[in-house]
Amino acid sequence: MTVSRVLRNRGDVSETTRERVLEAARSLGYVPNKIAGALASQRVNLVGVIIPSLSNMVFPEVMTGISEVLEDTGLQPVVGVSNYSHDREEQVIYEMLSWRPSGLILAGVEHSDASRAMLAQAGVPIVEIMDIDGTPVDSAVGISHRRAGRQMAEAIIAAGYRRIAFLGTHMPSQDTRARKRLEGFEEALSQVGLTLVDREYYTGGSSLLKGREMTEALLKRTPDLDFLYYSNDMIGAGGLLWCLEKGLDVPGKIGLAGFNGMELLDGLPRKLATMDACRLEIGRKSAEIIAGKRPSGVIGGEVIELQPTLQPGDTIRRG
Amino acid sequence: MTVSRVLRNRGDVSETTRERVLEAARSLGYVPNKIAGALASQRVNLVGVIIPSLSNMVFPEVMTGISEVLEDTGLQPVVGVSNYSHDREEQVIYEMLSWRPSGLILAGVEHSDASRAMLAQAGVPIVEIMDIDGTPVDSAVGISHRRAGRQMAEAIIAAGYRRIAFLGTHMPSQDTRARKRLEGFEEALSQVGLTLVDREYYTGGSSLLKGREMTEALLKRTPDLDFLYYSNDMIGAGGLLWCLEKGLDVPGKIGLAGFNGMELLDGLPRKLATMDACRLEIGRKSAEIIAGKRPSGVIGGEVIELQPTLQPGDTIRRG
DNA sequence: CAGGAAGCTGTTAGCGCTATCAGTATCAGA
DNA sequence: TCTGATACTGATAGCGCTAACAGCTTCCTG
Repeated sequence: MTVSRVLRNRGDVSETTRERVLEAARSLGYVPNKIAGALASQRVNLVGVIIPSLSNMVFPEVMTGISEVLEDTGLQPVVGVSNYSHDREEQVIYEMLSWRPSGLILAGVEHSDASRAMLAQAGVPIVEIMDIDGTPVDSAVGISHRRAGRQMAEAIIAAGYRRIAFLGTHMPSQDTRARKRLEGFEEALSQVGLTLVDREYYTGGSSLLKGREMTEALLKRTPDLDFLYYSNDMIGAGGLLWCLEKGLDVPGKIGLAGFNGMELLDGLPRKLATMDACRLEIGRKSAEIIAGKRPSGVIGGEVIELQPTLQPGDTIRRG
Repeated sequence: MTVSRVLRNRGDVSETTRERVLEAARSLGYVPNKIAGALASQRVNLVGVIIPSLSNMVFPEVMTGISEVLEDTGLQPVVGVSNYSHDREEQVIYEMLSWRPSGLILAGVEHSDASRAMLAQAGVPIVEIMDIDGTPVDSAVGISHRRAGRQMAEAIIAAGYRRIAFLGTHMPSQDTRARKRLEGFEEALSQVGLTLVDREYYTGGSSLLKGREMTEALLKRTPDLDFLYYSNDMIGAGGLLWCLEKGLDVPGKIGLAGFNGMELLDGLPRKLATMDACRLEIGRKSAEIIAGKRPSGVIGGEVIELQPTLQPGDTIRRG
């Protein structure tokens, strides 16, 4: 018992005893068994984080925000990957909950019924992140992707572009957030009597090369476009490089825009218009909710909507 | 007891009982407590993976390889991040081992003494990845970064470049692998009587922008360089974009090379010379060792050296 | 000097599972 | 008929820790 107290820095132990215990632990290479500790104390210092993909570049930054805040709370993030599959997500949720974590952070507000049921039953804080267009199980931190899409469309229309095309992932059912952005985008177009002139879909991961190829294919098919709206910055950057190489007049003859506010864009020959997704802030706020550190003092059921800012860069005509 | 059997699919249970148990579990939203299960069975289906950073782009691909192999073994990867700090790494190792995982995969072969002691004591398979220039605690999978640096230098020398500079991270003590590459690189240079003409260091994360800035600063200071060796592809790509914009003759007047074989490079206007670090394969092989699925049948203490291949791209003069 | 607080150490009883073994029922084969 | 195998279910005893409390000593306060 005294050993337990020393190793957890809890309760009063005399200095001499503490020294002796630590020395013994060191010399034996003793590592306490957290499994037993967790079972006895009913406390687990882990926070599950479920994201669709590690390679997306979006999530590392969210993780950074989370780690930053959890750092001095004694909580540890544990990452699970769902590969954009609801079934896989369900399994990961089950797996994580069976370890009784102190909280769960997961991307998106769309889940299978079974997942929602498990989350609702879990009895620990649940934070759904990235997206707030929907009904969260408990808390949520994110932006409205629908609104983000609309806002971008309005900026594009205001700049005078009219023959607009969309380039994005082919699985609108899977990357729900990209789909919502597109919905908002088309909504805003139709309000001024416009529709998308063309669209180009792809499957698999996003890459510069993919962006180039899609752009080339699209412009070959429909040469008289004056704006290309990409579902993310990576393919947008590829498209931009392609346009510049072909000597197209950007943003005079043709404008471009992506989404995410990726650091990558800062190094490109010209800065792609984009919209920052507040990733760091989303990570921070979600961790605060789990750690019970919200300044508001609210516990559970909080929905925090962040406002993405439009970064017009050099690929949309200015006023 | 019968419930336990049903939920774990172990032992004989009559079909009717099984149905009843599953139905009850479903309707109660019951999620078994793995903590108790693990304590009782002394088995934990988790594999700890400790990497220096999530934003490095190198590690997501390693993770992909790991997940792929663990997929059908019932084992689950759990990610920890050390931020290139040995102290932090030590904490993460301690934390992970205290959960008694089925194995541990960690980047690099350099660790604090305390870390090495813990790993040696752990009693589970340990795989050190990425780097094999050193003495692993147990198994290791990776490439020789020293050799990789040497190989690149030889290719550069063979192409006739003589006034060579290095651009890389400022903390040679932290990113040990970059340092080893540089050591191998300089070794090969000195064998033909050359030394680095100049070098430029930076701190913080790698980005295209950083690559541009460093390249500009370096060439301003030492204009007559004919080769720039970057410690990674991201800053190399930034440098390449800068050189192309300035209208420099690449690879005629000046050559460039990076390291990693990043997908990003495929979309650039010109393809940067690089060396692929076998990341996917490293992930796969390390997971195989943990899962005990090595075709060799060897258990523990295996060192697998992979051979990185030089990809000359378009930024080294061809013979 | 009583009374109580504070400092320290130890005892006991679980936490929610699983390993192991015991027990019952059924059935084939000798 | 009995034997032994097979199918199934249940009882018991931990896994390695911590919460809660008990007990002792010391020290302070009035």
